[in-house]
Amino acid sequence: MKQNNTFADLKSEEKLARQKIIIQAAERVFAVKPFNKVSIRDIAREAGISHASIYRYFPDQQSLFVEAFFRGAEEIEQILDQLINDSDTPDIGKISDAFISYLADNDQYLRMLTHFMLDGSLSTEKLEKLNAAERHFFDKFDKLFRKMKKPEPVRPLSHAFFAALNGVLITFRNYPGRTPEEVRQHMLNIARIIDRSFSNIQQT
Amino acid sequence: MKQNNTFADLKSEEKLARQKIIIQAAERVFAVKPFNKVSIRDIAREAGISHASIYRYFPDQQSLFVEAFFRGAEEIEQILDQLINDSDTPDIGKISDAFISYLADNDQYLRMLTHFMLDGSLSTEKLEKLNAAERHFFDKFDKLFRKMKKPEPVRPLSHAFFAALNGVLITFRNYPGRTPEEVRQHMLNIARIIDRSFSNIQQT
DNA sequence: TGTACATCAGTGAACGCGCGTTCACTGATGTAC
DNA sequence: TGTACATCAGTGAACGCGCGTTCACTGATGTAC
Repeated sequence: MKQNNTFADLKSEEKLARQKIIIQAAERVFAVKPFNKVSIRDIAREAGISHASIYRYFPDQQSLFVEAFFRGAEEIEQILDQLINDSDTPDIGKISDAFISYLADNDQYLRMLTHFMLDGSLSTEKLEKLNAAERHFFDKFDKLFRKMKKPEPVRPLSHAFFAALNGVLITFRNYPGRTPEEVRQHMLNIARIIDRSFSNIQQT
Repeated sequence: MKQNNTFADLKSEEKLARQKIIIQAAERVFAVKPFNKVSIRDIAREAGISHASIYRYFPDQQSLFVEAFFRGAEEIEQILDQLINDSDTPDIGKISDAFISYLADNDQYLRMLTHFMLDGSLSTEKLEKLNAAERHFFDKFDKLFRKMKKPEPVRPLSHAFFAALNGVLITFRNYPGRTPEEVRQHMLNIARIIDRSFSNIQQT
């Protein structure tokens, strides 16, 4: 596959590399600005290109935004994967800690995810892709609950666990008058209660 | 207090009544349009007045939006209050059903709440008001958990329970390819798992 | 009673802005002969 | 080797739009004398 078409391949690889640069610039902007304030012009400025150039790489704004989100989602998936595969008796506390910590520190992904979940104007195709990413999370948690010897079906448990952790992140994000460190600690404390209650469940 | 100033009183009552009409128009618009797409002009059109008139009643857009949210929050509070005060042995399942059902059917309030929770640009004063409303919810759940004879402190339980229910609502709102009725049923099923796990908690 | 004045809800028009997207163009690079 | 052509990333300017907010004005109502 690589011995012919090498020139064309190289070109499309370069194109992908440039796409990636734009996505990374977007992530940096999202980390700093509220989701609905981020504009194509902001991202272009951060990437050091003209805002018209963005349209050489993405058909429209929504596509770029969704791609930026998936970068983060993949990273979380990898972290969870490691934690869950590492041991035969994984610790639910460690998993929820990792999930909460990552999304508390990189809260642009949480804001993106929530925005997409609440936004009715997402195209069906994008929604489907988003849903597929969610299902990946559920799969990871399924694996966790199976290792914890929870009775089948474990999928509803995964739904509830994922939703509950999301809720903690969203609900306590904006606690006024607390430092980020205090907020994070509070989230972890509340997540601990959820861990424990899920640990106790024996039948669904 | 009412025997003097009656004319002035009447006037300010009328003013409040007109404010209320605008807020109700806003709620109707929010029920139908994504939060970040709702404009002052939309609300004015729905209320049957000029968009400039809105500024006779609200200093700016954010204030109107926040007021509209509080109308809904008060209604949920009343529903929960009734359910929790009704019985000495309240059923946590009924309470979470009521919470989920109301916010699944009137999901404009959920979207508003989530938007405010995620939005960094809310003024401190508004954030504080929002937080006070949240604390009201926590208080209700505290009462519930005390009646369920959970060990003190119950406040962390309330935090976790509120956050988890919120998470369920947000996470499953946009399940693609499901009817609203199926979505609602799924939310109730997942909430049931959370209820049960909280019922089992005996020490925090 | 009439008259001059104050108050204030309501409004259409305008301001100024930032946005997503498109367009016509430039210039670098590679290709064909 | 040079030359004519094709491709395509990149761009500044412009389009068209909707927005929040302000402004100057109208007209109804009440008040003072």
